[in-house]
Amino acid sequence: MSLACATCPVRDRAACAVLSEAERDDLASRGRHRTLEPGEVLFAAGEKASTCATLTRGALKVTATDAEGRERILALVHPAGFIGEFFQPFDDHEVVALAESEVCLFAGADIETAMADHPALGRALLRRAQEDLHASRSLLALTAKPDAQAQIAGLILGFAQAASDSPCHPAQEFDLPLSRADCANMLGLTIETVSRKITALEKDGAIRRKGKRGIELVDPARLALLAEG
Amino acid sequence: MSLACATCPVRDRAACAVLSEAERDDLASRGRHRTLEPGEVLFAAGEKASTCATLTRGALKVTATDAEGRERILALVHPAGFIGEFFQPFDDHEVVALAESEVCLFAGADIETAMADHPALGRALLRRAQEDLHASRSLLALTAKPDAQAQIAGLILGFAQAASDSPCHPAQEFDLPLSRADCANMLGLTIETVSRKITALEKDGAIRRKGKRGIELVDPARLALLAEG
DNA sequence: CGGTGTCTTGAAGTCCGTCAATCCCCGTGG
DNA sequence: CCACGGGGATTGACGGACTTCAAGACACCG
Repeated sequence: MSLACATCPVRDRAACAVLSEAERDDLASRGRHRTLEPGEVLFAAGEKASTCATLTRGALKVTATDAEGRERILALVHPAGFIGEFFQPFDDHEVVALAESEVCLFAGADIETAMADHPALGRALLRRAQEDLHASRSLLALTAKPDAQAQIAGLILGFAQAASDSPCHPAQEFDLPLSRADCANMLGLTIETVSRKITALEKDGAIRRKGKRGIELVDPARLALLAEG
Repeated sequence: MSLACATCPVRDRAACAVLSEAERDDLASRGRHRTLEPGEVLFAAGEKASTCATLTRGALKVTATDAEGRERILALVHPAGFIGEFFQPFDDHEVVALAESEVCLFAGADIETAMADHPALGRALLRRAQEDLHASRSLLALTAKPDAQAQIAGLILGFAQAASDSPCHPAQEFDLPLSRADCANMLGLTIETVSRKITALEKDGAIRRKGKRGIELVDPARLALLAEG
């Protein structure tokens, strides 16, 4: 399936946005589109094919699985996010859809030639890589919190920010993008601890649960305070 | 102090290596050199000045400090490593020398113009950013290990790899680049736990301690086994 | 209505953190 | 030369937090 950049929901925010229309169409002619169901694998571990992807809709998780089968979430990918490591394509990470998602796929070589032809693309990808690096380090800092309560509070705050339209204020009511199991895998905790701490936050009056995934921020300031540990 | 690229120990590996001699001299004329003593701060938290640096000798750590003053190490920087985030220079991280170090400093704007003039520089920085991202995720995966023993074992293995000349085989005997406190801050553990687990590894016969920082890999296979948890 | 998957809740055990004492190495100075 | 002192590292005892194991609640879907 060929690409329809004209109707792409992230055409202004994705890395391709820096290309001219002609350049983008040229790249698009060599890319293809794919739809993913929740839980479907985009890139499996161990495959060294250097394929790249831009997420146009939905959400992905990047995970590593150790010898005992324990999975750890290394990163979340939001729309306009880019996946792909040209230089060392030996990847032991797995990329899985969290929700129904759509991606544009490109061969690594095509991206590389496009970068060579259009330096702005290289800059855009550098920017994305630095943002990913920042996100990765933020997650590292989050897992450094001494107690699980603070980690959960920080995670919920982060999701509230991400769910909000405005970059500064968190959304007041939103759905967690992750199951309890995924939350646990993100922080290195167990499902039970995540569940317990969320109920503890509710008893504290910081949040209120709305169904399984829904969260209402009753007292964001208190939540931020708890996130400090 | 101006730069002496001709004698730079990382002139072939740093990002500047992709520049021609003339281009590099041009950039060098706008950069400056600095020597850091162990513990000296290169970039403090909160300063939004977008300065960039290439490490030519020694080692640095990138840390975040939370509200209670607990420090967490987010990354280590080795020679030829690059520090600097052009696009979102609001940085709450701190960069500190672990050993006596030397860096080349550049204004972010100078790097940006150099990137615009020499696309290869953008590619080189993209590559470094992706490597940093990979390292950050590796650290994330390391902290995901269920017990402290596995984390310490993995950390020691990582240092053994880094200390080795060959990329595939770990060094058989080397010095830990970090104090116990820094090891603890890297994994989110306490000094005491780090110390206990290292002695446990020694009792297991996997390693042997040589003074405070020295480590000899007696049984690398066993160490790798323990690192799996 | 039963089945399945997700989430919650409970009780017991283990590991790590905390607090504290001690040791070791080194540099300083009497 | 030895005593002293300081920083880093080690070791021990204790308590608390999370994990583990297990059961139960809830929603969704056949």
